[in-house]
Amino acid sequence: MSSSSDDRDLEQWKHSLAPYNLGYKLKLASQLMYRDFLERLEPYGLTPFHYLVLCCLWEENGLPTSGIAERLKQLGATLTGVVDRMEQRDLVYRQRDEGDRRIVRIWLTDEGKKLRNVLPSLGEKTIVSATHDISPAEQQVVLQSLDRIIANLS
Amino acid sequence: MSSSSDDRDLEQWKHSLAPYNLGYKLKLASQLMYRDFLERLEPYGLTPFHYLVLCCLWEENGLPTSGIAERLKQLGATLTGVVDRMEQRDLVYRQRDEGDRRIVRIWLTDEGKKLRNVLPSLGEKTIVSATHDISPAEQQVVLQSLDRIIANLS
DNA sequence: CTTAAATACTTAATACGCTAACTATTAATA
DNA sequence: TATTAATAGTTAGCGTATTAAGTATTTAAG
Repeated sequence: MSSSSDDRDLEQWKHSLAPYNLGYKLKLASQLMYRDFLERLEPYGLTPFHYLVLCCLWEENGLPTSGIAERLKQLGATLTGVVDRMEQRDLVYRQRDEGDRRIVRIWLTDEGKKLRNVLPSLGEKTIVSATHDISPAEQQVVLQSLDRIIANLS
Repeated sequence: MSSSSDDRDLEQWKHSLAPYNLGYKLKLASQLMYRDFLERLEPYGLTPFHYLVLCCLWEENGLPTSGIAERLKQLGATLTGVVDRMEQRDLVYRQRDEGDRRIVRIWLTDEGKKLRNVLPSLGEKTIVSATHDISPAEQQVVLQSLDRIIANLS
């Protein structure tokens, strides 16, 4: 018995339909890693986004808000809220730049600095549980392909 | 000149630090595909999430809310809001199941049905602009790896 | 048959993420 | 130098996401 017209339509567009298409799989994989990491961060009262901002500041403390936004390719408006909550959580504090008073620089508190010894290994656990059955060669392909997707859409 | 202790630390954890680690790249790639697709959907007043729900209903009209949530691996609470807005947008309507009145079934309107001829090719454009310089073999590795990540964290 | 447990969904509160509009400050230019 | 444009950040409104609590309805157990 040959397939119906509907079946052929489905086959033709299958790679662009959820839950088979790249966009959905990317979203879901990202979401599941978010959930896993969020759970691991729970004892610290942090979110994965806090971790991203901390990574930027561990590399260069005192970045302007716009510098963090640029490194993470996030919008300034998003950073405002995240930094608000990180400030309440006593991970960072804001300070206006003396030379150019439009700029607000973000500085790590002692607690923010100390977390560098703890959080990266937690993040590592999420990565390992997600990828333990994927070969290093395949992981390389995935990371390189993600870089290309990011470059193509940036 | 040999590298400092800080440099070695950075090297050791680089793959777990943003913006180098898998979680961040996955998030960013997913986010950029979301932005691209959202822009293409703008003339229709739809969001990428609406598209995901429509894909489920094109395959099986009249699914219960929980059925959509299960297929997309989203939480029921999220679906409530999305279906609310899709109902206002006249893409779908709700109807209580007669046999089991706890269940709310979601049905496509005529407009929701017609969009099947339009939206998949739009989604395809986002995928192509994201992946045009990635070989089919590499794309296969990416899709399979994403399936593994999803399975590992589900 | 009645009570307790399970199921399906909604609501509420909080955290991203987007666009657009707004304030403050600095730079550019006539 | 007075005006205008550009830059840095915040605010507001809405659409995902997550958790936790709440309402119906159905099933299971005593």
